[in-house]
Amino acid sequence: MLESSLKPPALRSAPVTLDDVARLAQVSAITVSRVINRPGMVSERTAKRVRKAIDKIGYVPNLAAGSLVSQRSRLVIVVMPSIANHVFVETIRHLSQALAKERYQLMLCQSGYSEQSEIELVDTLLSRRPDGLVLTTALSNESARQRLINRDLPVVEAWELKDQPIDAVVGFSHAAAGAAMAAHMLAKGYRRFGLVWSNDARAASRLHACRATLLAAGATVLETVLVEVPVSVGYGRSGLTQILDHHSDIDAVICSIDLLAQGVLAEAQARGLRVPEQLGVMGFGDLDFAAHIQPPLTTVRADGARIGQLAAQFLLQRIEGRVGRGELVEDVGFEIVERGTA
Amino acid sequence: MLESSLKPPALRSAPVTLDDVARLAQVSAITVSRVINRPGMVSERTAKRVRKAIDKIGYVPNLAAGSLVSQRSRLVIVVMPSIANHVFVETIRHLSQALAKERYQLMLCQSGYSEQSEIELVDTLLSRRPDGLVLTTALSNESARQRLINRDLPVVEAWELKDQPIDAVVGFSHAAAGAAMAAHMLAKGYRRFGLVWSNDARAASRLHACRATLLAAGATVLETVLVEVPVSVGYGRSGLTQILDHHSDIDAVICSIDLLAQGVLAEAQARGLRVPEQLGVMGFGDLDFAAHIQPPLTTVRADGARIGQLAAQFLLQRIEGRVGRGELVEDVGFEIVERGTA
DNA sequence: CTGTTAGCGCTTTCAA
DNA sequence: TTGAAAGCGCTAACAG
Repeated sequence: MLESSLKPPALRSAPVTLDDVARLAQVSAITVSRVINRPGMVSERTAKRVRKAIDKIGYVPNLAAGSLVSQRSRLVIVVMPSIANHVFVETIRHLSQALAKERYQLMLCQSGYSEQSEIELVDTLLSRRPDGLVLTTALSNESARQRLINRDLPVVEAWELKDQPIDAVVGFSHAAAGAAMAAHMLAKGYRRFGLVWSNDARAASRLHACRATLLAAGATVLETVLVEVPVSVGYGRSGLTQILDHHSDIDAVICSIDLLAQGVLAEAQARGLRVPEQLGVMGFGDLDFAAHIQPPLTTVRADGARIGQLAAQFLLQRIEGRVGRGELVEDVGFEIVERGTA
Repeated sequence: MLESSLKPPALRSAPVTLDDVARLAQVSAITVSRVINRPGMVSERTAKRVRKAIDKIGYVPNLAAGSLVSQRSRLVIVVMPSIANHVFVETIRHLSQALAKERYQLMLCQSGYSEQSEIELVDTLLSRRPDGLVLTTALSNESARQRLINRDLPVVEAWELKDQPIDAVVGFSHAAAGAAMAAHMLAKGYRRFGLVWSNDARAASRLHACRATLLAAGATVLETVLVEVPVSVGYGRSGLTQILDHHSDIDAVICSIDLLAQGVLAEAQARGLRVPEQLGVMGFGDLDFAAHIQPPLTTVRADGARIGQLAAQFLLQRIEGRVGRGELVEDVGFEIVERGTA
């Protein structure tokens, strides 16, 4: 029996169950369950005895079993492109704190590195039977979206307002943001633009509106460099290099994200270009460092904390059935933060 | 019946089960299960019929039910202080990819913002019955550690080598890293130090070794500024300000992390201090921007990708029972990256 | 290759 | 305030 020398995972350890606690405390299983989940329903005397038993044998509830019968997992899954994506940090933080208060647990998933299709992703998520979903990354596949709608699962799409939301939405118009970026640069007098942009769907909405606004005002877009996600500072540097190789006469660079702007600034500095006089630079996101680099970065800020709080609030309302699907929509707006680079 | 007008979450939608698929495909439930989990065991003809039925009614397995009976959740929980902590990005990415290949799903948890105790945190994690745990943040509470050991749950502690690991470990000695940082600065001729440091346990190991090495060499540590986590660039700026207020004669600042060093650099630049001549600066982590700021930052690099790959490998070996608890230890080391700031 | 039976650990429902 | 019975959706173990 060679096989039996391999300890199968199932036998890892003698699992302590609710029944073990019940036996020890001399009550029925359901009473133990109530001590844990509805403390008010049990007399203090019994409850104390049960708690003592729980501590003594180190019982930890099995949520898989509980979810199976109660049809509530107390699990909320959050999908983000990658944890490297700093704009979502405050959103996730507030979301997580607000949900924890209501005893929901967050499961963070990165969608960006996986090769699976959106449908596979959605199925993977659904297989855990979450009570709700927060998507910080848009689902482009229609049948993936439909799968969520069919289940009537509470979903909050965060960071971007959409015309046909799956369910609740909290964010702002990326097209409006892109247009506002262009308008700011135009107002500052820049006319000959290079664009360094992340190659992802949401950034694309900003890009199109930004370009359109620039062109409509009679300005020129000499080159648009698309860089792969996840982006890094290095891409910003090489982006500017590439643009200058072809067009030494640009007077401004607009970037899809502050990280790229930081790279552009570094390269400009290395080449001795004066910012903002010879070259205007604008980013997006108002990341932590933006105010501290030299010159401080002109950028766009959205209130990530508020998005997180509202996302939590919306999700709870939907989970508790207080509002119907698609009834919750909030535009949190954004603001241009003018600093030293444009 | 006012209550009944509130749609209870349980009735959200008619859930499709394995039995529904079985009925439609005219096979038994277990055959459907096998098509999904052990495709090799079913004839292609039957499998095809089953797959068609699955697609037709949009069946998604309920992992809670499966886990309950199989005692395997195919879930790995990763604990990190906060997703803002950039040093872990590559580790999580590689971990996630390697585990996904073996059909394990990652659940990312942030420990840093929660007010719950370590014991509560561990219980929360255990209640999901993960097949394994990856801790990028050290558990200081002994009974929290003991709880994991008692269950014989596969655990990998990542990013720091420990004397008494819970189970497997992959990382490097933070004390050695701290000492190496000090040694580098001493070799560069700096003697009067200010330290700007994150107030967390792991950084503390580096701090103690760094200070000890500095002092042993006869150098002076004029001030140590401890800043709260999560750290930001701004703390680096105010840290340098605070040190200079008391000690205008420092000649170097060592930071617990590149973000703080970036702030120190920004403040030094604002004050017209020449780096590295008048002020040497050293960071830790070799974050994305480190090579691109001006002057490029001298720092310490650990191979986060390798840590992630090894963590995945170790975890899988432990889950499959191929090795026992505590048998897997790997020191991945670190390296000093000398650039322009010291 | 396919099916039958039993039961994972818990909470719902109903009754006392 | 407590308990008994039933069963959530699935897979292990065995049988055919």
